Amino acid sequence: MENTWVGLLDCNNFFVSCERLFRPDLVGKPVAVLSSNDGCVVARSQEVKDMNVPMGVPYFQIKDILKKGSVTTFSSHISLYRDISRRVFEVMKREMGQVEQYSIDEAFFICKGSFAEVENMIEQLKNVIEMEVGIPVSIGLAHSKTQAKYAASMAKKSAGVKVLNMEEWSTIITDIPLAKIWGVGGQMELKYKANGLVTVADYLASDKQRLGAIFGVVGQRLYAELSGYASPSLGSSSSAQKSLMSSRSFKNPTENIDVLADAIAYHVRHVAADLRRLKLKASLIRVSINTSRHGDFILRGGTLDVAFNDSTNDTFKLMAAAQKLLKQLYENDVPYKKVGVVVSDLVDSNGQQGSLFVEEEVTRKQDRLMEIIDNLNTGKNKNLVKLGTRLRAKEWQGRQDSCSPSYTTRWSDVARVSAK
DNA sequence: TCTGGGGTCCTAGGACCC
DNA sequence: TCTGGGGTCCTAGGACCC
Repeated sequence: MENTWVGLLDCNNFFVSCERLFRPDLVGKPVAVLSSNDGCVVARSQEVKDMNVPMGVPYFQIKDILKKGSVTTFSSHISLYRDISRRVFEVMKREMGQVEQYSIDEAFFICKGSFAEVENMIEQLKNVIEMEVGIPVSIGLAHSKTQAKYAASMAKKSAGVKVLNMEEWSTIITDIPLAKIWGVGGQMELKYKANGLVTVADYLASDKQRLGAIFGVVGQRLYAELSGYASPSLGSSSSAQKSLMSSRSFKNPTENIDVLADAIAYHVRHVAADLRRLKLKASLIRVSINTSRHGDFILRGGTLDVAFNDSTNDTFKLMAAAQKLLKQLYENDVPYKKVGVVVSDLVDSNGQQGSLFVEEEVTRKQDRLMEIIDNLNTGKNKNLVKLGTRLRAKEWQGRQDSCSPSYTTRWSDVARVSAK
């Protein structure tokens, strides 16, 4: 077991690195990427981190600081980042075999060998990804996922790779606050502190049973992870997704139900198309309409859901259900700031058993129609068919003031390379 | 004026049943 | 008059993550 390691690969400042890929002139210069609506800072280059700009800070609060520091800012360009992400993980799979993707820019993997061997392997991996995709990465290797996360954070501060064995781990844990550990947030930190636990060493020196009694399964799992004795394994990378969501804040609040209906329609189209792309059907749809988190209407808004007898990925069915929920939720004279749609209780659309009450012929026709719509929408004319829309998009869709071109997903935006 | 979007897992407590 | 206790299932919401 000593020879089996679990690794975490983490793309450095991922969104920033994606933008720099097509703007090499920005390498070494301060760059930040903003969330949708240009609301918050969601990615920072090292130069921006060094300016003490925190993650997630509202853009308007630090606009001046960014300007003063000549920071180049981009609106989020998620389709571009997803495309680059896919390339990183393709290389990773080719090199390492099975990987468990954890987020758009991180994945776990297992590797075996002596310290020197695995160190060599991850240096290789780093080089190959940086050569082939052009995104800088950090890789940490240790004896549990939680340790590997920590190793990756050490890697980021040094050569970009870090193999953390048990010997070194046991010497550094007295200096690692629990708050720096993956999965320990502000609330848990307070709870641990209240019980006299501040560092990883404190935690590991405690009685395992007692930790379980006080902190439940979360506390027990943390012990196993920190101790490194949980045999490393990957969650099956194909493990079924549990829910799909589409939601967005509006540029300006609205009291108009037609605008809300238009936004809901947009989100339903998106989750329905996602379901079909992933070959899934949903048994539950949930609609949320929210007011601003800041202001006089915090307690208004709400969430309602409805279950289907037959799971579905049919845009019409989902749309009808969602619009009905919206009507139930809507109140006059409330300024809404955000709406969203979640589908869950997902089942495989291939193996799904039809209800006795659904005519098979009807189902087939609907599937065919959805297929035609999807083909139209993914072709040259993106989003040609917009079911349920009343074209009020401008009234709710947000600002994307400085979005980079679609270098990889739109022919017209492909970067041109010219020889001298 | 302006505060993201998309997920997972766990828990407490209510409903219901015997 | 007296008003159990234990189990399961479900849901809303909390906590955390990137």
